[in-house]
Amino acid sequence: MKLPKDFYTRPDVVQIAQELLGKYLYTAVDGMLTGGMIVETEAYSGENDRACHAHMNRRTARTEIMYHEGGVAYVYLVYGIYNLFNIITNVEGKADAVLIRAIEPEVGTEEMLLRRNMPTIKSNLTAGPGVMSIALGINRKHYGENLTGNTIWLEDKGIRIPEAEMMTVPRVGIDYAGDDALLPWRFYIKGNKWVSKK
DNA sequence: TAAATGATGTCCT
DNA sequence: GGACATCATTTAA
Repeated sequence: MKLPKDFYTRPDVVQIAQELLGKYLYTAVDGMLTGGMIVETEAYSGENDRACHAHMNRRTARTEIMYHEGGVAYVYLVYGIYNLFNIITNVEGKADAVLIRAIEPEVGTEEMLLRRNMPTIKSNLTAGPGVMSIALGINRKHYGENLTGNTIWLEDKGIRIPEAEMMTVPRVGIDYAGDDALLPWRFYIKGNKWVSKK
């Protein structure tokens, strides 16, 4: 079942980030279906989070979409090289987002290997926000894409991650955010080989 | 095996 | 000019 729009418009971005574990992310780019189960996420909140690009109503052409109503994609270029895929949540005017950091490949693995220029499947095929976007064919053309449409979407297959397998730790790569770097807003499935390794 | 490094668009000071 | 929600490759130990 495709996740409905009202899944994304709820106010608690941290809770949504947790619930996204075990959901499935699919893309249909260039006529190729690729996707798999989400195994790692991070929450970013416009309010009270210095790690968020839109902290304190910082509004630029790049972050504009974060103020949109939940249920659209925020694709952003880091280090001039990698496209990171985020899901916008909450209502219009609230700049909350969930970064999808890793998935477990399910369909379209041949196409993912081609895009990654890899000969065989290894655990780093989709482990990490930069390489995952490459494997799924996500780029800045998908900035603002509606996640209830037919290009990028999420599905609920009824999988529930047991409490004991859901790990909660501080986010990575945001040391510049001061005390906010310590917020336990990174979530992943314990023991899953497709989680990006530290 | 660990640490340094290069690539480089967008935003900030 | 410097920093950044990264990753692959090279260099050092």
